[in-house]
Amino acid sequence: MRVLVVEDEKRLAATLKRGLSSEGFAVDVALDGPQGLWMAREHPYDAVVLDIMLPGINGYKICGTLREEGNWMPILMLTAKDGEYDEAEALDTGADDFLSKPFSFVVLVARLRALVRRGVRPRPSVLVAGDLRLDPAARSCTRDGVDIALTPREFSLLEYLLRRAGEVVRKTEILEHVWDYDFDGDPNIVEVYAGYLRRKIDVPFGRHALETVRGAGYCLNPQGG
Amino acid sequence: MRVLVVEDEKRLAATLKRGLSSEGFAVDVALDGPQGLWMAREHPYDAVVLDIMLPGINGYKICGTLREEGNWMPILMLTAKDGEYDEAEALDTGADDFLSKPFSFVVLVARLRALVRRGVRPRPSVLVAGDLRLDPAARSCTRDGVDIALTPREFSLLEYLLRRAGEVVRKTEILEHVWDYDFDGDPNIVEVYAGYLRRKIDVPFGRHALETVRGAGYCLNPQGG
DNA sequence: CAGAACTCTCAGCCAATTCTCAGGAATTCA
DNA sequence: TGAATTCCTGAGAATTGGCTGAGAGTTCTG
Repeated sequence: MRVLVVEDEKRLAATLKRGLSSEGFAVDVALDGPQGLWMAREHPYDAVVLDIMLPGINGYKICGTLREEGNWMPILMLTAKDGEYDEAEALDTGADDFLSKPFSFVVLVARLRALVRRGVRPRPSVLVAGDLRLDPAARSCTRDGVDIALTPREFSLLEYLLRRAGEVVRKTEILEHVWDYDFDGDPNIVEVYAGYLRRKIDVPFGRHALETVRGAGYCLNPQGG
Repeated sequence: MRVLVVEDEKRLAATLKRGLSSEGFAVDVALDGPQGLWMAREHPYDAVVLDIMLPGINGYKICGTLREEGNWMPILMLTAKDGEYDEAEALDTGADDFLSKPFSFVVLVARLRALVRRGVRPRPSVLVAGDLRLDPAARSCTRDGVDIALTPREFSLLEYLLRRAGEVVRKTEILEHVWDYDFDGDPNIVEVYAGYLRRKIDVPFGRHALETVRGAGYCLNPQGG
């Protein structure tokens, strides 16, 4: 298993290299953003451990760029717990997993093994609003880590709203994007499904992610309500 | 997420429609060039899957035409690997991505998701007067960074005044633009709504953005009052 | 094929919004 | 100063928009 570690702190990089090697991984190290991106493009790694704060290009950018280029190798991001960078954004740019610094080496190895096992299946990123997460590829949705079962229609409504989180979306737009364009039924259907969605993603959690903007449409709160 | 598939081979078109539908996309199919172009113009798709060889108008032409018209919806082209048509030209005409036939369905879905994710929403302009901001697309209004909730009527009144900031706008003009042109109620309604607006955008901030010009109309101060 | 899950329609209720109206305040002008 | 004009505003009526439960149709699943 070949792993790329992108980490600018030399001490940590060296520790990781030594530790992972002794766990049986073949480890390459990149010490800054551009070098990391170049190596990730050039070689087919089985996984990448990617720090966020890096000289040159930050981790988000590297991850987002690779994904846009159709490169879906498993990426595990290292997020510092100082607030400026966070986990939601990591997943949003297409990371497969993250770990907050400081982390336990044992946990890192376990997560890395899990990622490698899952393999390089094309896996688009996860949509996030606060603690509400939706993974279009896996067709899964969670809040506070709790699984939420959504019907197909509910799912695609929530997906659309999440992609436009923070904007007020008109009901006609929703109708056009979530239902077929030749849908000619009662537009009230949008309200009905807004209600269904709330009963699943908001009510049980005492939150209000999906806001009504009277006379205009709906707005999904990017912070999750 | 609404997707347009332009593909003349009926078997493939049907397969794509079924497959993408089950992945949660709302799928429309066009079976020839002209129909595809018409549908792409008519509806706001989140992405288009466009075959190159098509009866009527080929894929390059469709893509190029849409781009010339200022339509930048994400387009993924399907290129056949027989040499005559190629990928470079696809990207040249403004496609966002391409896929060579035959392709794996899983890859198609992944690429499509990546495209939709990137999105192509041109950032709409925001109207500003001093520290008063109004974003018609997001339908939001703030002053000093504080959110202000406006009813639909208030919103469109403020929008109209902001677009003509610094000008004296007559009440009849306001009536014509903000209310229905055939509105035949009491023209005093404009004064009523001017009052409502002031109580939301001026009074709480101790400002006077919305000025009365006695005998003439209203004027919104471009500096925010 | 039967039951379950899902999608959609519909009508009634409630609340936000829109609008009317009339009296009072401010301004203009003789 | 006083009358005419214009504007402001509070009260409340009328209208509209949004939510929901009940239930009918449709599709999936065992």
